[in-house]
This record gives sequence, structure tokens and C-alpha cells, in this order.
Amino acid sequence: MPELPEVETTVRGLATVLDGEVLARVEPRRADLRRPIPPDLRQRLTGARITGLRRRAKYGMIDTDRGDTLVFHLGMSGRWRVDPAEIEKHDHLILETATGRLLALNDHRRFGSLDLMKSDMIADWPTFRALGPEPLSDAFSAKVLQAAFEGRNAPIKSLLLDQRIVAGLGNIYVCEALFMARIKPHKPAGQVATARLKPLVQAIKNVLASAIEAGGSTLRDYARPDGELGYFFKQWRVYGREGETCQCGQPVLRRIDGGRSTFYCAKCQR
DNA sequence: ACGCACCCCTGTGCGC
DNA sequence: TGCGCACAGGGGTGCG
Repeated sequence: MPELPEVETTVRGLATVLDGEVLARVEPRRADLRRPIPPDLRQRLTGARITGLRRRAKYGMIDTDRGDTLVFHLGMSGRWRVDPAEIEKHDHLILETATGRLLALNDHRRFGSLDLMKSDMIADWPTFRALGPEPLSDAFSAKVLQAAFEGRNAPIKSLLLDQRIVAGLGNIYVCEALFMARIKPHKPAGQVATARLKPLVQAIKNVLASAIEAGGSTLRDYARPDGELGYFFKQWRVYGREGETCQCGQPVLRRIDGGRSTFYCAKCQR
């Protein structure tokens, strides 16, 4: 579930619960996800007041008044459960506010991560330094893609998934954006005509923005105890639609690029 | 440097 | 009903 729009929606939802609150209880329930959870996480966060929430690429950040920032990545299966009735098997971190609100970070595949950073050091964190521009910012442009694609033989889809080139895209939105821009996913990136990059950038921004909007429209559902309903919007034109009929009448195809499923229309995308 | 294969982990859905 | 396999929204490493 979590690509940029889902993380953005999550951060906005968390903000309604956490912003300005004091953390009365911080309870890690295992020592590691993808990598070890900071052993001093409980000690450093308990009693801290949350001063804001942010997102960078697919990372969510929870800032505190102690100069610490909790950075979370949801991996493939991570989600925050709000005011859960009971703690479940894969709830790996529990946060409780002084006002009694409960949050559980649930991630059954444990591809996610938790890090605790000094807030003023985050920009220098190698993980963040390596990230490309935010796709919804002005820093992401046709020019950026042109420079990144120059001389590259890898499929354009693989490069759009490379977080060093543009940060936040995942498999679904890359497939959708390439469909919108009518570009064949396995076309070598360096062979995509320069004139097609501007429309591609616009397609990426449009797909992400409308997904956030769709997530936003379900934001009011976020605080429900079940927590799952809000994020289910299926407006995909090609993703997950192998064998279905494209608007042009041809079947949507699936192939594997870089080990990931790619959905596309052979007639509409060239 | 580049492109790719493979690994991490658990759950689900399908064919047999 | 059970079993085995393919597959799942991410990202890091290591190899040729």
C-alpha cells in the first residue's frame, strides 16, 4: 500500500491524533524490523511533546520538542492503526498520548523501518541525502529526468522506481504514470524522446496529486479503529488489470521488469 | 558505472 | 481440506 500518496495520507492522519500531544507511553514490541529499532527509543520518546509531522519520499517523520525525530518507513505492509481495540500480532510499536489516544505500527512483513534521528541532522542522514527530488515539488522537472536518463539503457520504469532519481514513486504509480504519458515501460530510458519528458513529469504529478486527494477524501475514516477502510481506492487504469480491456480495446498486459510486475497497454504505450 | 538477480518476511489466493 | 506455489504497494547488497 504505501507509496508516496499513502505515506502522505498517513502522515496527515497521524497529525490529527498526535500533533501537540505528549507521548505518555512508548512501547517497542520487538527489537528489529528491516533493521534494528533504536534501543533507546522508549527512553528518548517517553514524555516528549510532538511538535509536528512531515513526509520525505516514502518516509514519515514525527518531530518532538526534545530535538529528536522518529522516522518511519512502512515498507510493503506497514500501517498505523488508530485507537485499536486490542494489540495484534504484528503491532511492533505502540504509542499512547497523555490524552489516551493509541497508535500501533503494524507491519507483518517487517520490510519497514524505525529510526530516531536528531532533528537538525536529518538532512545530513545518508539515506536522505541519496534521495532525488520530491516529485510534487518544482525541483522535479523534465530537465531532471533528461539528465538522469541520458545514456541509460535500463527500462524507463526501473529508473522511475530508483529513489535517487525521483523520490516517492512505487510500482503502482509508475505503471499508471507511464500509461498516462503513453510511454512503454520497458523502453530504454535514454531512448525516450526529450519532448515526451514534460508530459511524463506532468502525468506523474497528476497521478500522485489525485491519489493524495482520494486518500484525503477518506481521511475522516482514518481514525476508525479498523483503520483499513480509508486507503482502498481503485482507480488504476492498468495496474492489477492484466487481461482486462484497455480503453482502446486491447488487453492490458503484464510483464516483469527488474523483478517487479509491470502492467501496460502495448497499443497505447510506445 | 550499470543492469540485474536475489534476499529480507508473512500472508493470501489459486490450482491441484 | 490440505498442500505447494506464485505473488504482493520496498529497498539494499553483491555480482558479472
